[in-house]
Amino acid sequence: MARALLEALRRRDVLADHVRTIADADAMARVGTYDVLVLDRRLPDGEGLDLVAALRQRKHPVPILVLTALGGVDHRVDGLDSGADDYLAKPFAIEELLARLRALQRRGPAVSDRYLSFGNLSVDPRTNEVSIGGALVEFPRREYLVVEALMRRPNRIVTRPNLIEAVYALEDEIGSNALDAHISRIRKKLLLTEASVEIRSVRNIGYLIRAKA
Amino acid sequence: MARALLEALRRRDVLADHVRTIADADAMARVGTYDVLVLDRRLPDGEGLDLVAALRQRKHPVPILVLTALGGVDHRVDGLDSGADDYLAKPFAIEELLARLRALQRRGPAVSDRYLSFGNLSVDPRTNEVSIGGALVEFPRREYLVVEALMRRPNRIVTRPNLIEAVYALEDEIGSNALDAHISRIRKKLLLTEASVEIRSVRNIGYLIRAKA
DNA sequence: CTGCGTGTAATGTAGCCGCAATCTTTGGCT
DNA sequence: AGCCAAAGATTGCGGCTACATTACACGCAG
Repeated sequence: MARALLEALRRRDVLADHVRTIADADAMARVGTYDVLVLDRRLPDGEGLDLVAALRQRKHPVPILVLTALGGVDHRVDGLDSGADDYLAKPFAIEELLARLRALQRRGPAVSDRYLSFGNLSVDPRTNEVSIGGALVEFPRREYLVVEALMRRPNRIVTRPNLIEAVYALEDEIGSNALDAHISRIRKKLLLTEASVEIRSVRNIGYLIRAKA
Repeated sequence: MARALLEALRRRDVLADHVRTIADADAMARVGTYDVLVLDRRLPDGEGLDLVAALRQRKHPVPILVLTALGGVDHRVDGLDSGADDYLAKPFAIEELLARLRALQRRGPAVSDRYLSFGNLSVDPRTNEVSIGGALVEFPRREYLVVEALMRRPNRIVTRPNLIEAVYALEDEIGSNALDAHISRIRKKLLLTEASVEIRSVRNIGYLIRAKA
């Protein structure tokens, strides 16, 4: 069954990983960044819904589709109420599963390296390149990381701690206005290139990128 | 059918509105803040999926569950791919519908982050932005917190202690009329921007926001 | 050695916000 | 009805501080 599914997904250029146990799935969910999780209820080491509950308790945001042979209405209700986002009873048409996966992915958090575009500014996380009005603009590493972090949530505040984490990852870099300095340099570039966006500060909170006034 | 559904929802303390046409639903979605939209495919003035497509094109974020008598797999695929988040074929168990609605609502933004709207004033807790009559109005941090706290319970009294807690969180700020001063400044802005709401004081208790007399 | 990236520190600046003084409103009391 | 005290409204002032900007130094790479 898993093999058939994987094959069907592969044929449609969907990237998928497969593990057999709850423990493995848990581990994968911890490290990997997946758009959707497909879960069977009957698994070698337990009940799939327990994993759903565990993930949700940890506030794990990944959309989950539960797949099962237990088709009764009450089973479906239990499944959904445990924190799953969709529930499909076997047997099912592969096309329906794929459509439901698409629906879930559409809603899920942005894929981590999708092209980011806002105003006349765009960012390619794969190549770390920034274009403004179609023209490539050089952004050194740290400045780039700030821009990318802001572009992941245009029009929304990105907190100072978030930005620092995005730029300095693990390295504990504290006690200076380095971030402010980067912001200032980025702003200068945005001005020179006549970008249609600006970085606004939100006192005591952080920054956000938005369309220029 | 709609009547039965409404009745079932009401019995479970779910607040629901019902309209019969696509046009009405569209209008409701524009102004109202709903957690989920339940949509039939066959409607007096057209095909429900067209509304889904229209809403999605406008980037309307509301989760949509499509309900229909057309139960074939390909119909379901079409429904999901048009931008709906779930698809349920009639006949269905009311319990399953309710569970799916819960799942959809769960996935939406947390209640605390939802867009707050009342009169021609709206507040976005994610960005800490306030718009009046569609226009962005600047509210500094403390004033913003007051507005947000009031907007969370429109037409209802928010006590002075509650407001102070909302604005000053942990910091122990006592002994002045700072809160009154903020209220005053907010009122001035509401006047200047011709807001349709006003802040009324309730002697010895607190304040409330309500439609202007 | 030279140039760029980046952290640091110094300096400048804006605007929030608390304070207090003054004025207005409210509600209770006789 | 009229008065008073207390609550609330309003306003200008000023200090504080987060943020902006700039210059500079260090380090690494070519």
